[in-house]
Formats: sequence, C-alpha cells, structure tokens
Amino acid sequence: MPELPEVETVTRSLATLVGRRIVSAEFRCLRILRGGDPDRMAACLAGRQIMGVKRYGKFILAALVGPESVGFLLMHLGMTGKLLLGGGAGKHTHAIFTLDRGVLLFDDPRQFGSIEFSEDFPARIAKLGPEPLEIPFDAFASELKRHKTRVKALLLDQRFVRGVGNIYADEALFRAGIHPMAIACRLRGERPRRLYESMRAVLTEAIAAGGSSISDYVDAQGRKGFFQFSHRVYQRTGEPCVNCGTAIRRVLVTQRSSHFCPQCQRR
DNA sequence: ATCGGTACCTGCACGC
DNA sequence: TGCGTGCAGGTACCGA
Repeated sequence: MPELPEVETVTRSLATLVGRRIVSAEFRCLRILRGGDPDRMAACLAGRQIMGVKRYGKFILAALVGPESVGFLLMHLGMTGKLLLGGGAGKHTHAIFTLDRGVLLFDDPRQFGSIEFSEDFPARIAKLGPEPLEIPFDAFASELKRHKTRVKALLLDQRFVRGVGNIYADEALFRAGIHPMAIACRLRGERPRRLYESMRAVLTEAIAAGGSSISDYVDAQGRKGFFQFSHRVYQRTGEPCVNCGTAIRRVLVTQRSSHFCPQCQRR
C-alpha cells in the first residue's frame, strides 16, 4: 500500500541503484506501460546509467543518462506494486531490469501501477501539488480555504498535496480531531493548524517506521514496515477509540473507506 | 471548473 | 469444497 511513507522507504532502499547501468529491460505486461510500445521503451533504456532516484509524492523517478541524452524513468506502485532488488520473476512480475550488477523487478498483482520513460521531466509529476512535508502552513491553510469539498477528499487529491493516501488521511484526521466529511474551506480556529501538524507528524512517524505493511508491502530489499501497529483508526472499525473507547466507525467518502471516531471527530 | 461516481485488475476473507 | 459478495495502499476518466 504504497503511500508517501512506503514510497519513501522503497526509494531509500533503491539508493544502491545509483551508478548502475541498465543492460536490458523486459516488459511482460503492457497494461502498466504508459505511452509506449515495450520494444521502443526497452531500446530507450538499454545502456543508460542511473544517476539518481527520487520520490515525488507516490511516484519514483530515476534520472538516466545515455551516450547522447538524458531521460527519466517514472514509476508508480499503484495499490499493490513492488520494486524488488534481486530475486526471481514471479506470476506478477511485469518488468525486469537487468543491471550491470543485479536485477530490479517490478511486481504488481492488480496492475494499477505504471512505468513510463520520457526524455523530458514527466508532465505527470509537474501536475502534482507540493510535498506535505515541505509546504509551509500559510500555503496549506490558504489552499484549504479555496476548496468546498470534503476534507478527506482534498487530502487524497494529489494536486492539493502529493503523497497522502487513504491510511494517512484517516490517521491525520483522527489526530487532528476532524471529521472526514467536514468541508475543507469551513475549518475554523485551530483546526487548519491541527490538521497540518497531524498530517506531518503521521507521515514523519510512518517514514521512521518504514511504512505500513498491511498485506504484503515490503521495500526493495524485502523488509517490512511496522507503522501498521501504530494505526489508531485505519481498518479498526468497531474497535474502541484509543482516546475515548467509542467504537471506531467506517463511512464512505468519495467511494473510499474512511475510519473515524464519532466522539473525537465531531462534524 | 470543480465535484462525485465509475472503471480498471487480482486476491483474500467471509457467509452460505 | 465451492461459489458469490464485498473489500483492498492507486489514478484516470466520465458526466452533472
């Protein structure tokens, strides 16, 4: 379940890729490829050296240099995507990057992930909002004011801030004491500040824990995260609130499950 | 223009 | 045991 903390953990575990050269690339699933036929993409990648690996929201961007040009490999893990250093290809291995030393596999059972190559800085990243751990409070607060939508939906909107997903939106709202269906522009008093601080605290703590391993999430070396043990509301429907003991409830907001404490998060 | 609903996939847990 | 249902970290696209 790659959200910002998981993708950050994966990206850090890919640091060993810097300096490696892509010998060849093989694509077994066309669905995950953006804008391209697999042969052309493989030809574009072969021989290029990896100069850097960076996270943008939930995207991973590798800067590649070839004999005559630079390029970018953009990857998104979707819901179930994994990048694995080493190991053998399995049933859901959709891309195999053979390196001058080692191999990088892209696994994704649900095929919601994506891989694309571009010569220019990818437009998909340019459209994203700011990093939630970098945006100043004033900018965050004035963006909140601009939107009439539900605050949960706004947190999930990658143009608002990039990288927050369903888990961390619910956890941030719980810590801030804000109902997921509250209207963003109507948050008053200390609430925008509390949401800002809660969002940052949850993400920072989750990164430190290596992310949340809910089903089978692991980083590129196969290591699990342990932030799932710190979830206070996410997928805890019916369990007692850690603050007040009230049963955690689940509602749908924009067709996504939202978990909250009806006592601590009043409308 | 902005919003909410739906589609895209596979796998798993559950009730019958 | 098996089958149907609902649910799951994601984004993109459609209409109102």
